[in-house]
Amino acid sequence: MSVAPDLLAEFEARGLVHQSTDPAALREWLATPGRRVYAGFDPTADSLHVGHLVALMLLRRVAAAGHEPVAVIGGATGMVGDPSGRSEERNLLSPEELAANIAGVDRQIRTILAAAGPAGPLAGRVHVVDNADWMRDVGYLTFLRDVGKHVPLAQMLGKDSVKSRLERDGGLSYTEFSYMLLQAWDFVHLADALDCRVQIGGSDQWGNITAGIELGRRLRGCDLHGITCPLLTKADGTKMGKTAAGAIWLDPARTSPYRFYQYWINLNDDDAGRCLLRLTELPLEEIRSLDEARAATPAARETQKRLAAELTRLVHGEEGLAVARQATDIFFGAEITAIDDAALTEIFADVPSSEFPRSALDGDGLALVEALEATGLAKSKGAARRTIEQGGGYVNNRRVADVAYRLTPRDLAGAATLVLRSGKKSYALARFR
RNA sequence: GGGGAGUUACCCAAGCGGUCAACGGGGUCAGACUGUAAAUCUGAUGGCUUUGCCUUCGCAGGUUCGAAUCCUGCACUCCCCA
Repeated sequence: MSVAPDLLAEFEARGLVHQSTDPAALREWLATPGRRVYAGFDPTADSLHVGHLVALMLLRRVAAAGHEPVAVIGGATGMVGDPSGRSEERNLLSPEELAANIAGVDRQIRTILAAAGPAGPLAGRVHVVDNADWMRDVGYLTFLRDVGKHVPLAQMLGKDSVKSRLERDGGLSYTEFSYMLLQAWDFVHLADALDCRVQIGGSDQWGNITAGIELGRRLRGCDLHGITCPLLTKADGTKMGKTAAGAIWLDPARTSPYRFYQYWINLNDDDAGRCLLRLTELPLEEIRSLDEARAATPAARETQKRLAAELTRLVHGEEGLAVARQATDIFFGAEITAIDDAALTEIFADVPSSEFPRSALDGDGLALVEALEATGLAKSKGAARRTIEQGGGYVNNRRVADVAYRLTPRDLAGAATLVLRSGKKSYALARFR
């Protein structure tokens, strides 16, 4: 019988282990290929965000090591709300919202897990399941007798997620308090149904994971294992994937591929190095050489570029990466010529656009000053004038120094669109119909 | 109830009869520098049909050739005494 690559060692080498149950037992169980390992995703929104990437990548690594990843979507647990890592009670989601969220999350998980890793196509070896499927029809009384009876209250009260909330003013509801029982039962169910004996998750999941392990021992006398990985934070202490403008989502409709790409490009050196290790599948030697390159020529930003490329390709595919790169060229000054409107619209997805009648370009054309004001790039025509005088006015990324400049059909970058810019990074799309 | 101080552009704040669209600081915007970071430096910062015009200095009147600046009334804010 073949022996699977040492997954645990891989995790450790990449700084992905925060806590784990007995490493020796874990290693032994994982030595046989084809083991099933699970991670859960609660459908709190219709898209996952950057914070979920660690767990998704963990599952891919599981697959790459010859095992079978199991992604559990929390259709049932999402009904209740996980108190872990939360300072306040969650609002309940309506069943409709939840259904939409599950659909969105399911699609993303499948896309990312199905994509070929170093192990090749994973079709047939990836399990995506919804815990509502086994939870929905369990009656409350049954649950209390079969599950609740085997969980000592002292154990539940001892969990950080509960303790920290009880010490706060808001406390927590019975509903959220019960959350860990549901997740614990998931683990036991998966052990029964799929012989899945390892659960992985973020460090805030340790309490929920051990609750499952404990339940498995009491109920089945079986050995379950758990691994948590450190929460990914940035050097400034903020959570990875959060920006002033909100979370970085995986859904291109929420966060354009360009902005997704830029998020990684803009990381500082240390954060980028850590992400390379934890979020990509680049071989360790390659990461080491990028570390050296970064130390030698930090300005080249090779780490950030590589990181952004890897992750954008994973989440948005080759096309998404191509668009993001094209958008990057454009946003950093490349003059815009002969590009079709569809591409422009896609590249400038995050940028405000204004409509003008096509006839505005005829004759003398439209004063640039007016266009800048109308698109909101300048608060008044005076401000627009000032911007141009100071060298901050651009049409299709070409600097316009003439305050009296008028836009005519010559200035269209696409069939009916042109790109206005004020200063370094404020863009607006002007469409003429 | 009595006495005093104040209300200026996004914020703070100077100005106390003409040279005031109004000093200075913060913020913001633009430029340079730079690693798409931070810091730094420079310029701009009421509106417009911009060598000029129009509207702003709590609100409403008044004095004056001329008011943010003087007078009257009103509103609001703060401080001290009761």
